[in-house]
This record gives sequence, C-alpha cells and structure tokens, in this order.
Amino acid sequence: MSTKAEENYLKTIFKLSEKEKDSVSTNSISEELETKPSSVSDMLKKLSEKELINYVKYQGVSLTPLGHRLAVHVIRKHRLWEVFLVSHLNFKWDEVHDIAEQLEHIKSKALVNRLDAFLNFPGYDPHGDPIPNEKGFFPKSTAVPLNLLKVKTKGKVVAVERDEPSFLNYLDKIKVSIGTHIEIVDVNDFDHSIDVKIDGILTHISLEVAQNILICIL
Amino acid sequence: MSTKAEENYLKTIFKLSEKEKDSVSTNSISEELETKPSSVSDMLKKLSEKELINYVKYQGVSLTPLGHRLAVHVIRKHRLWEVFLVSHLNFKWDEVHDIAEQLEHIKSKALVNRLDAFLNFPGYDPHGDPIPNEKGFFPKSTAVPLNLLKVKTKGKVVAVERDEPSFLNYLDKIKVSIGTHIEIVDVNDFDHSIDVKIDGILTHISLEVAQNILICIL
DNA sequence: ATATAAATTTAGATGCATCTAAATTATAGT
DNA sequence: ACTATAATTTAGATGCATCTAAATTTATAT
Repeated sequence: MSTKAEENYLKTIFKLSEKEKDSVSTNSISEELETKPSSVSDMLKKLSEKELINYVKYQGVSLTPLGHRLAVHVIRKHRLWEVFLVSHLNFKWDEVHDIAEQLEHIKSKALVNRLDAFLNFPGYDPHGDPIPNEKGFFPKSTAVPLNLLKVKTKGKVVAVERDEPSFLNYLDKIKVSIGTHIEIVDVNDFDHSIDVKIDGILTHISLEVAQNILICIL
Repeated sequence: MSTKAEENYLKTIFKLSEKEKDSVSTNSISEELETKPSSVSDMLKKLSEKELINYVKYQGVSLTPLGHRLAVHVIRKHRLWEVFLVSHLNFKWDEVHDIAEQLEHIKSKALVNRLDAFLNFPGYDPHGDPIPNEKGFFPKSTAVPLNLLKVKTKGKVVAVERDEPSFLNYLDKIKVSIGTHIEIVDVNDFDHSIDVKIDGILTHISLEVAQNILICIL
C-alpha cells in the first residue's frame, strides 16, 4: 500500500517525465514538491526498493510500469474529483486544486469508478487536462481550439485552457460549460471573431476566447 | 490544524461520552480504536495541551467546547459523505463506512457546506444517524431502541446503531431498512428475544439485534 | 487496612517523512 | 586533464504516531 507522500512523488515524477526526456533529476523533483533535495534522495531510495522507479544514484529516475500505473491512477482520481467539484458543487477553477490534492489519496477502487460513472466518464478536467480511464489510457486528444473550426461544424466543449475567474465567469455568462454543444455559424475574417450557436442561442465571441475553448467535433 | 489521528481520538471520545457519563477512560478509547493504552496516554497528553480535552491523569477525559466542536464537525463530514455515497454513487449502506472514514478528514469548510447543500441538507445519514448542521446542532429525534417497546406497539425504523457489514447485511436479509414499519408481536422473557412483524411478515429477532434498531413510535 | 489485581502512565524503541550540515560525485570551463 | 561549481547523497536530528516493557496509581476483596 502506498502512502500519500509516495503518491505525490510518483505524480511529480510522471509530470516531469513529459518535459525531461529520459530521466528526472532529484533537484527538479525537490523544486516541484518544495522539499529539500536530501529528502528527495531518501524517498527515491524507498520508491526504488518498492520497484516503483528505476533509480541509479546520481543519474536521476524514471517510473517503472508499476510506478507509472500508480501515478496515472492518482492523476485519474485528482482530475475526476476536480470535475465533481466544479460541475456538481459549483466550485471555480482556482478553488479545486487544493481540495483535489487531498481527495486524490482516498483509497477505494469502487469509489473512483462509481464517481467516474456518476460524472459520465469525462475525458477532461476543468483545466483541460485529460482524464485516464480505469485501464490507465488517456483519451487521445481530438480536442481542437474553437477558433480552428470551420463554419457549420458542430462540437462539444470538453475543456478550457485558462483558469482565471474573469475568463470562467465570462463563460458562465455566455452559458458555456463542459459538455455544452456549440455550432460555428460564421467567422469574421477581419478580427477572427466568431458567431456561434451555444445551446441554440446565437452568440458572438472573440478570437481570444475561442482559442481557450477546446472542442470535440461531433 | 488537527491531524487525522487527533480527529479520530476526538470522534471516539465523543462517541464514548454518550455511554460513559462523566469522563471517558483510557482503556475504553484504546479498545474502540484498537490501539494500546500507552498510545492513548500519549495522545491524551497532546490533545490536552491543545485544549481539546480536559485531562487529569488516571481520571479519564472529557471534551472541551473546542474539542466538542471539532468532533461534531468530523462526524458531520462523515455522515454527509455517507449520504452522498448511497444516494448518488449507489453504494449500499453497509459499504460506505470505511470510505467515509477517509473522506471525513478532508479539510475544506467550503467543500462540506457545498456538499451539504448539494445533498439538500439531509437530517440523517443512511444508517439513520442525525447529521449536525454547520453550527453543530443535531436534529432532535425521539427514537427508542426496539427492545424497549411493549407488545402491540407499532413503529417505524429511523436508525440503526451499528455499521458493521455483518449487521447491516442481516438487516437486509430480514428486510429491515430505514423507514420500515415494525410491530411488536411478542416478547420472550427468557432470552429477551422478540417476535415482530416486519412489513407484515412475522420474524424472530434477538435482543442484541433489537437493541441496535431505533424506532419512532407511530 | 492491606495485599492483589486492574488501569494507567512513563521510558525507551521503531518507522515515516522531513530537515540541516557535511561529504561525495558529476559537470563544465579553461 | 584539472579544478571550481553544481548536483546529489549520507549522516545525524526532529516530530508524529505507534509499540513493548516496566513503573506507578487506583480499585477491589477479604
């Protein structure tokens, strides 16, 4: 059984693996977790003994298949809870991270999967990050920014790429949320603004806004 | 800020305070938490320093107003999460206890209160236990243990006092759940077992079971 | 009232996750 | 290739929550 600290390390190593090609350094982990490098060394030794990471002293680390599975599962939980908080408890983007950091460590396979079903198997969290399914597979990102779509295209909002309350409040105002159906009605060549139908209502939005709304084409 | 262990101790002291009149003993806490009495002593010293309990060596403990508030708040979270698990994620009433034991330690005032609102401010959890409101007040109920009722009395199950799956599964088997109508048909003076009509069906139950079913007389 | 048993506390240890300070290894510049 | 610097690890300490074993206090029974 994994502890909270172990899970946070694995999650961090997973995240840094995307940027740091081959292996992740002790220092970058310590920065990300706001902890001392010496503490990281201690933990890496422990994770290595548990066969969750490949660790050669002074050479950095990478996740083993087992560690990868665990990291992805924690990320899955984090993102599912964020969806729940935003879509059912009316939290805003900037309020959910810290709470999800706690909820992601709750241990219950049944809970995660029922939550997933309750939320209708969402593909993305409120910040636009993809949510892996029970098997650990991420949805392949067929999502496209709204501004790239052609006239008459219909799609569904799957994520938004900005977190500022000002942006999210504006989306609320024009009735855009995760799952909202949108159809491109017209594109203005001059300023690249767009006329869209949002749940049937004609609305005019700027390029800046359109760029930050991710759409899954239907 | 309180730790998980501290919260569990406070919750336990709160629970035992209902049975043990004035003060709660070290041994009873250690039994309830399945930990050693010496560990309890350590923790009591700590809780006392934090002014969460009144503690005089060798004399047992009681909650201070501050400790009481904290205990009630943890209980509130536990029971609200149980409602969520049963009413929205389709868990059965015997499956939710362990998960709620984890969820009750999530720290976020906003989360609890929004969950409460989302659930429509429920007064009772799936086992019929009262849920305190944000101020810490419990809904008052006039429930009586089934074993104290006289022959021919009719009532409705409003709560059960145990949450082990073995007990709850047995209740499922004899078709007892919250809201079930029960009539006392006969009381056996020898072993204090009872013949009851449960939704019209004659059933025989032990004293032990009857003691843990709370009835509102009709 | 006093011995014995029961309950409780203290002393000292362990594992976890962290820290600081010191030692070691890798790297980069000349 | 050599040295200064940066990155990393080790050694030793702390706080938390627990344990076992031993000491102490309270309760009980004759």
